[in-house]
Amino acid sequence: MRMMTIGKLASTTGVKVTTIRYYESIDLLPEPDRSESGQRLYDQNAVERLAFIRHARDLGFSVETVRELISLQVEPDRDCAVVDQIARRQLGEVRRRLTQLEALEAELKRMVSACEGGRIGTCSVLASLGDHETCLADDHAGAEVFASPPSLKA
Amino acid sequence: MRMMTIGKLASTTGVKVTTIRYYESIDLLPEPDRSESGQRLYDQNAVERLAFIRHARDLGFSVETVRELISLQVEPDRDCAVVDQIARRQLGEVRRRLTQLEALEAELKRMVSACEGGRIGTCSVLASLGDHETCLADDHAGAEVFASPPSLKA
DNA sequence: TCTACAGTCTACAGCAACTGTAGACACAAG
DNA sequence: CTTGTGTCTACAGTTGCTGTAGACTGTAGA
Repeated sequence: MRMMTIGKLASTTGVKVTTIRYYESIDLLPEPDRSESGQRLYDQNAVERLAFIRHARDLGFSVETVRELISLQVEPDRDCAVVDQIARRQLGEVRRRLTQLEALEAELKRMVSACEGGRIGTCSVLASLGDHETCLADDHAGAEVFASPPSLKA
Repeated sequence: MRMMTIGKLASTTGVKVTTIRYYESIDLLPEPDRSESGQRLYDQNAVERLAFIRHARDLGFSVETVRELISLQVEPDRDCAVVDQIARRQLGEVRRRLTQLEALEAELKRMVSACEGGRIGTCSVLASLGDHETCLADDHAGAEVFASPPSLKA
């Protein structure tokens, strides 16, 4: 097996060079070998590990959860249930977000279709944003749909 | 109208005290009056403005977009189309995220249902995470579903 | 061989949108 | 008068990266 530079690893996996170095800095990737001049050199193992990480991140698993999944891989004799549980939790999280986003979509759709192109003074979009009757009624359910990463550390 | 402290404003609007001070620090909320001892005092205007901000944030509008919407409110004679356009862009963004989350849900569902409770060494969840054939094929479409806030600055 | 130019290195600052901390002062109830 | 909660400022920390500066390395064409 021949070694590749960080740039080659980046183009192979679709993970940016800076992100690869970041993953190394937080110990998600092990320190690779270096060439004589000090450049990082990666083998096929690194490609697979990085693909695993990227795939898990794409699925919304937090970095801490990915770390956990990796550590589990090292003990292949342990019970699979813990992995299944992590995946189920993630699925629950995704469904929760889906529900919230669907509610947002409905409200935005309503807002947009209500706009009839008048002056801002009478704009129904701004009016519905300012309508804190509907807003204060719920208990902040819509928050964090975009902003925060999934927190599935436990 | 009587004035309320920051704690009262927080409980009224469901926005945390620290977040209210943060909004003031980034000029999303104006500096309020102060009591003799220096405590912030808010009136009904502040309640409405904060409700507007929270509602817009809940709908996924970025802080910069909220700032823009507020500045538009000050000029009620301008054309409503710009507000409509912001709302439509946000709707598009929400729909894009919905599509991605639905794909994630499908994959996680598939992973979870494939798990049959064996040992980690043969766990299908970890196997499908490590499967970079399916992972490297697409062009990273699934990323940023959770992580990043909507960027609708323009 | 010289010269571009792209790639890589480290170290650190910055991003969004908050949240948490420390240490001091304010205020209301018992 | 004490106790406990609320508020103040200022600043560091959070997540998951991204961008920058300034130096070095590797490679391809003239």
